Amino acid sequence: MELEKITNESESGAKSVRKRGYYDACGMAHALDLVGDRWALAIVRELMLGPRRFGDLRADLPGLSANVLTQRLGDLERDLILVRRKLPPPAHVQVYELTAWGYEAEPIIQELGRWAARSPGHDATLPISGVSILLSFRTMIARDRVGEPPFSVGFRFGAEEYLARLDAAHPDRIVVERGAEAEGDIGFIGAPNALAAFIYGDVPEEALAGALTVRGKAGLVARFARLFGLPEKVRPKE
Amino acid sequence: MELEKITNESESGAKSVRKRGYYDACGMAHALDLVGDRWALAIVRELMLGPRRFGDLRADLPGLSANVLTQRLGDLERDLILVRRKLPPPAHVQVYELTAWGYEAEPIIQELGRWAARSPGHDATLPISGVSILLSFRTMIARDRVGEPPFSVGFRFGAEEYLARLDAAHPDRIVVERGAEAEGDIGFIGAPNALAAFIYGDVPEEALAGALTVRGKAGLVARFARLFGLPEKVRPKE
DNA sequence: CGGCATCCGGGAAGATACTG
DNA sequence: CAGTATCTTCCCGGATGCCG
Repeated sequence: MELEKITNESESGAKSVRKRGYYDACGMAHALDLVGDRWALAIVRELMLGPRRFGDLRADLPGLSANVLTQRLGDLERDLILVRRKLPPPAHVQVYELTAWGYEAEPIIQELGRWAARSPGHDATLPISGVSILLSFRTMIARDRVGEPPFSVGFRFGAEEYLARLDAAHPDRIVVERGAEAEGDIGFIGAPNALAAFIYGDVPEEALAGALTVRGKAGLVARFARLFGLPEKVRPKE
Repeated sequence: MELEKITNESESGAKSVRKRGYYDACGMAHALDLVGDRWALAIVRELMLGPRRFGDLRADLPGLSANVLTQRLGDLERDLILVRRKLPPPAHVQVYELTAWGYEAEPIIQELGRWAARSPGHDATLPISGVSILLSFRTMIARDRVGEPPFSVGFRFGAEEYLARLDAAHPDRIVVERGAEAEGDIGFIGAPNALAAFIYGDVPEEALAGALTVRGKAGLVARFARLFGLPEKVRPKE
């Protein structure tokens, strides 16, 4: 939410006015004051796997215009959810990075996703970003089925690379970092949507030829794919 | 989100257009299409402890105007998050009630609240509804400290009554139902804000005389109050 | 190109008044 | 009490342009 101060010079004093806040002590209401504006939570989502640049965010959030992105980044920075950082030379580009508290918003995103996956209106064939599909793995993984031994999975979506490590001994069962796709015991290269179709839509690998390349032992690929599933949809006449 | 169809009679055909959706397969994005509109999630929150009437919702959501409430209720009904029900005669008043899936949204509200409670901008002295404070108990309870034996706590906020049962053996540790305040082993009667000050603000009972009446054994009241606490705030220079 | 300001059109939210 | 109608305000999204 805005919560910006507006100087009101009708007299002598500058009166400050809060705009469109919920003005409610309920924690949920305050959360919406912080990330309830359109696109705000989607921006946090895109930063959830590490810092990114202005242009990266624009590219993965189609429909979000530059001026709104600028405004949201400013609001989120003011509210301590993210910080602007300048990478050291020679890169010296500006990136946006969640604060420790910003990263703590992941359960919000997970619960929203878990709940909405049951909606009859949820269409898994729509466009999806690389970060989103990886976060969905962290949400939807069957934690009790990870099994032994640990293994790693590489992902490459265009120029974006990730490496996920699956380990039944780790509390989250799955840890994702940027880069090092090639180090994975298995690997997926292609569009995030094709990966979603393969993992969640049970579309066979052959049907995705061209859109998705799968690398590594077939047994391990199958073991990975079996870890994920979508919940039952709500029936329209309940 | 709206997602309403708009007939566009510029020619002969009626073209339908979706408005302001995220158009994203990410579950979180779809969740925001469902409950991302202003006030939508707050309405769901107010229904989380059972069905309520139009006027009840208005009363507990100050700032929400009637036309917006009408629109949100319509959207939420269309999306199967709630249903309109007519109570049987002689009451035969209309109430709004969450569907089973609607009730499943509680973890979303809990995670939002848990996260926002750490915000430096969170002001627990703002107005709060009875439902909100009871939901906050369900969110913030220290589950490993409920202890034995089970007991029950009554609440009365004006004409609104609730009974909460605390039982270490129950998976949620705390179950809330409407009515029967007097059945509680202990009871709180007064404004939700005064209760919040007592439980979360550690304001002593005496300082709240007039705003909050506490009934029952002091030991049990203390045992109840010790179950709750707010998380550490984020420090502005992190 | 990245970041940000500005103008503008459309549409959602807010306030108020009105009706059954 | 439960909504509907109307008017206003302002947020969102697109386009353009400035500056580093």
